[in-house]
Amino acid sequence: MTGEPNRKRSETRIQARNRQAILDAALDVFSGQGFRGATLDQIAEVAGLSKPNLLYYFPSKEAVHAELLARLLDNWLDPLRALDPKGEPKAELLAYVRRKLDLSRDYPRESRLFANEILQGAPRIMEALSGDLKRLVDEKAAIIAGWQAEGRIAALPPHHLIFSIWALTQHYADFDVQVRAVLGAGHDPYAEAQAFLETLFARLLSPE
Amino acid sequence: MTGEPNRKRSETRIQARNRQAILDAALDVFSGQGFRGATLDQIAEVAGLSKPNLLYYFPSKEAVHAELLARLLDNWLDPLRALDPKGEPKAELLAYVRRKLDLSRDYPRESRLFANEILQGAPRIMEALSGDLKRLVDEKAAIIAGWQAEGRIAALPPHHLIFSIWALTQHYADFDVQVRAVLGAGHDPYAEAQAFLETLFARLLSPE
DNA sequence: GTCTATACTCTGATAGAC
DNA sequence: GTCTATCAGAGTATAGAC
Repeated sequence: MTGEPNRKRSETRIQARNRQAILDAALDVFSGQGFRGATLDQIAEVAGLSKPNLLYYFPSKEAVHAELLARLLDNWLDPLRALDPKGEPKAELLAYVRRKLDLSRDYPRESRLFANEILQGAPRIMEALSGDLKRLVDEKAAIIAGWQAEGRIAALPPHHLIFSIWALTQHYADFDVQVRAVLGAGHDPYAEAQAFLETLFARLLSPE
Repeated sequence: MTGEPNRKRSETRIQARNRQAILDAALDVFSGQGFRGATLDQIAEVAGLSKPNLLYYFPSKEAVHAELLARLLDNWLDPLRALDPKGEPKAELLAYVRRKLDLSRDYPRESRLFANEILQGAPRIMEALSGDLKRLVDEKAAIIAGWQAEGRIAALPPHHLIFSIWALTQHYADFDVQVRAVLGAGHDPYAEAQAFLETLFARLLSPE
């Protein structure tokens, strides 16, 4: 049993490095081609390994994909978790928008991997959506509703307000090629988006 | 040459019906699985034909997909084209939002087909994006900028304003499973979205 | 731990009978 | 025009040498 690479203990530095290289390469390929569109050959080549060697570290293509999704879900909701009920409502929500847009800018591959999964009906993460995700959103929506009841921000359906933040920020990662094609050269989509979205939500949330 | 099914002339009713059944089935499968994820077997089964028979009507899998994309692009921009420079600015833009959301509700498969294509880098439609689409958006953005210069709607970067309409309306088609998972039962996402987006853009566009 | 060789399955496409 | 049979290639995964 010694030398089994999937053991969490006793992982050499090389093994950890290779596993990371595989996951990084797989993120590249899966996010660009979808699960079925990606091949182990492509992933192995990007990772700089042979295909059998890749399969020494992960038992199957599915396993690589599952590992990526698990890590993604683990981090993806942090910005929403950080929404603080004790903070100033508008500032809290604007900070959330900003953190979410930063994620799109800094981790566009993760965003596209997630989008691919949802587009295809979320077969592998449906449970997480209607479980952890729904619970978290319901909780934060209640906080927003509380702020609205106090008249501190505009009254808008909290769930859809959260959807709008997701849609607007993720659009810049998921539809990046379209955004750039339409804007043409000489633009910095994320910088412009940041200014635009800040204005948008500032206007939207101001109580009458 | 007689009987060649791809000829536009001399297409029997059965041929037209089969071609349509194939395209409809292909839309189902491509939009749900992506290009690589879809198989001709699946498409043929949904269409109620054998695989070789499908390939009698279309020369290849690629050809079916290309035909779908061509039809899609042809119709997808109609709502934006309808934006009338002579109309009342806010009403025109709200009508655009509504038409676009109607498209998401009535043609979600088309929306997901398009999203799949963009997500994967738009290899087959990049030309259309930076050509026809960019031209149309630039033209309409100029109209919006004109309205803003006259102080009739709020001053916001027109291109990003258009992106925000796309992002918000398409989200309800492309991320449908997530929206429903988070909302839970007893909701009508599109009806709620329509009210929400109308409020959102009404507030956003009002001149100070 | 990593490689070469290969087994086996799936899938796009074709041939040819009817 | 439609079907059965089949080919050729790609792709996942395994065996086994080193």
